[in-house]
Amino acid sequence: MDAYEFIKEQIILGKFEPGMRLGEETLAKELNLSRTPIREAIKQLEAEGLVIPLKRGVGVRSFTKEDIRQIYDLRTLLESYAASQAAIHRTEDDLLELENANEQYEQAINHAVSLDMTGIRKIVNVNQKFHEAVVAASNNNHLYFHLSKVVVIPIVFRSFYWYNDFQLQQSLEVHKIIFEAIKNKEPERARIAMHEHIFQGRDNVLKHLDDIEISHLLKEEVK
Amino acid sequence: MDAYEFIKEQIILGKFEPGMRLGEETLAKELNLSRTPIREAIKQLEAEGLVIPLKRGVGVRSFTKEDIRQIYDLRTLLESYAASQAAIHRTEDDLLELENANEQYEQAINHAVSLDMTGIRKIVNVNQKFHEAVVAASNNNHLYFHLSKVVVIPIVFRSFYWYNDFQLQQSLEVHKIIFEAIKNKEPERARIAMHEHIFQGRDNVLKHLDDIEISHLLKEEVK
DNA sequence: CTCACGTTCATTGTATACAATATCAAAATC
DNA sequence: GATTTTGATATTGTATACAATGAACGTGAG
Repeated sequence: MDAYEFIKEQIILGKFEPGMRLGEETLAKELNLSRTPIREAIKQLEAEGLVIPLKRGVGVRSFTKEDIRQIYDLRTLLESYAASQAAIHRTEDDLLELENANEQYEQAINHAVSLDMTGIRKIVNVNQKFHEAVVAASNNNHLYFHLSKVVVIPIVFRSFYWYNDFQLQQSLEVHKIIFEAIKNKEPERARIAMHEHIFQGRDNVLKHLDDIEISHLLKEEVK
Repeated sequence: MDAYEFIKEQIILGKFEPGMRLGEETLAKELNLSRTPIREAIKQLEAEGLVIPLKRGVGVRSFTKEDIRQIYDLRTLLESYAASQAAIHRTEDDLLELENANEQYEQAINHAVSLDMTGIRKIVNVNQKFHEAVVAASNNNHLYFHLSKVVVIPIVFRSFYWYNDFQLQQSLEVHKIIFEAIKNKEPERARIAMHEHIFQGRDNVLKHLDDIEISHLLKEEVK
């Protein structure tokens, strides 16, 4: 398995926790590789900002609430722009991709009522598929390139744990609205709908981070 | 010297031309290093999109006119947002940085009337310093991080060759307007001024790329 | 008990050797 | 003459060995 993909996945899934040191020798043994390819993988992850210098080597970057806010604001800016551009430049093929992604999203939501690990992963994947399809339809490859590095943070993955059934249904509805706006070539409507959509995700995540903080404080008090 | 910095600089300055293959052994000899650190540098540059796979290894990425358009559009979006945020969040220290950058810009423009290589480099540096100061004042580190990877392309450096004295003076005036808007906490004015400013840069670059294209076509005809 | 210093040791940084393979070119086939 | 095959060669991919260095810990002085 590719070292870069592996380490990245472990970080996103939270298996490698924030602040955890990534020793080259340890990773090399775990992946049955020498240190050379490990070092190259780490250099890439460092360029993406997923790991940062720690002690002499690197460790998994931890994101503060302020980081999350900034990242979501950036994502809002980029994706709402992508949506408006998509409404201008979209082809028929783009529309098929978007519709397909939403159908899969609908299935994933209704199928995975239990919201277990595999169900969540499925939802995360097809949700991502829709958002990627919007960016792909925007006709700006560089936007796609940069956005792919903005979105991939552990917290985005985990955020779907915190969605209830109603919120998932609602998010599907917004996806459909965005799709319609792109289909009907209404850039402003697409932009605003996407803007609102991501802001809702942002608020949800930030609210739950507050809850976690509070529950941690309560635990401290018990001690 | 650090391999990453060296290769990056060569690409930005145009010493390593687009499409040129970057052989590990060659670079290693040139920098008196082994292949190991060279490979790591290349992996980083690849993650940033400055080099792309070519044959078995990598080569300097070449940017089409469409790429340039997309990159400038992205930069416009991000920097005009940065300007509006800067007008909200700027501190007194930020204002000092901005003012200082503009003073240096003014000096560089008036000093380097000849527009030789060192004069251009000076102008590029202080111009960048102003734009970075705006982003720094926006209070969004992630914006700063991503923007630093959007802007650094060879063409941006070269674009200053194509500015005449009047255009340089004009660009200084716009910098001052942006500064005033940020100082007076007028987000919308800052946003629009920055938007227009970068769009002018964009049009300038694209126009000159057309000229180059035409002159190349003429050369072909002569042959 | 606290802090400064120095030694030890784990870990990264770099070089080199070897293995794997894509590229290029020449020869063979159609 | 065009196309495919095949082999030589240059170049990357990986492993390993050694050098450099900084973090951790113990020791001793204040």
